[in-house]
Amino acid sequence: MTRSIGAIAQQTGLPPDTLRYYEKIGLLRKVARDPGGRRRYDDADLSRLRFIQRAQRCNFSLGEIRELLELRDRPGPPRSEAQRLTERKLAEMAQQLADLNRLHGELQLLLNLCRGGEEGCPIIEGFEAGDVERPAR
Amino acid sequence: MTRSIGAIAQQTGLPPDTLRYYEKIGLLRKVARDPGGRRRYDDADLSRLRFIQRAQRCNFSLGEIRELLELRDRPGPPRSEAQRLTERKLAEMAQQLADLNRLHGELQLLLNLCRGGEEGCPIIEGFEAGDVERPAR
DNA sequence: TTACGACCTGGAGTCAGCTCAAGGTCAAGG
DNA sequence: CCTTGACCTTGAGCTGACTCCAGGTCGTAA
Repeated sequence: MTRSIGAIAQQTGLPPDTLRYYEKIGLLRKVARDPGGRRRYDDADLSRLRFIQRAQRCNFSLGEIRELLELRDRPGPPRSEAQRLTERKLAEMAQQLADLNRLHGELQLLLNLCRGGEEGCPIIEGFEAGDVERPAR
Repeated sequence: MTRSIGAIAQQTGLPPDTLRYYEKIGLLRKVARDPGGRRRYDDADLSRLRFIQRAQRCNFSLGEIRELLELRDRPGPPRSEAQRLTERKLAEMAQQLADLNRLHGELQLLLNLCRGGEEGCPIIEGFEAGDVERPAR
């Protein structure tokens, strides 16, 4: 059973333009066509799209997702490669979390000072004075 | 005391192109020129640039920083506006933190499964099966 | 037959935040 | 006088992930 681009757009929530875009950049390799040249998506395509959507929700970029899809396509257990990618992504996210956490704390501090009354504006002054530290980057 | 664009680039770590860019988009309003037309940065410019850099490290976009700078420029305590901006940013960051945390947990789970031996690849399969949840977004 | 809606293509535009390239000017040093 | 190096301007290019547009085609229905 195959579906038109419109039907797939409905099912996935991805606009037709995005579906064509995914195909163009090779995430979806050549989708089958009907005699009139319109795209017909089969179950494998749908499954691939679902995969893309889930991986994207886990903060993988389209480039990384392409790598994962290649692993998925290759026969045999891809295991270690996928692990490597995931470990890298986890490390990245841990770093982001740490940075974000620290910044959040600093900003919260500034805001609390600000609410504490007194003169001036600790937020503005904080950025002027430099008591806000730089990230590890 | 004023400095050339090269000197300011040294002091701030921002490349000359970026300094000219900041001026172009109005973060730095017209920088003074010498008789030959070259930019001369004064202490106020430097302080402004430091402000920009610190706010940027706190995840404010250049657009938001422009708002903060306008507040800073206006006489009188800007307080409540800066508070509002900061509260919004804090809320945004809290949301990002929550999302990132959840994703990190899910990915870690997948990776642990993966290291546990057995058949197949839980990472790949996780994205296929859909046990990874969607963000609140 | 004609209209309509869904689809097709290629290519351009969007956002942020730079970054670079080409071609011109200017001041100081040898 | 000539070269070098820092600077100037305008305008284009980059990344990622779309998003939109114009103009053309296809299939079905009235």
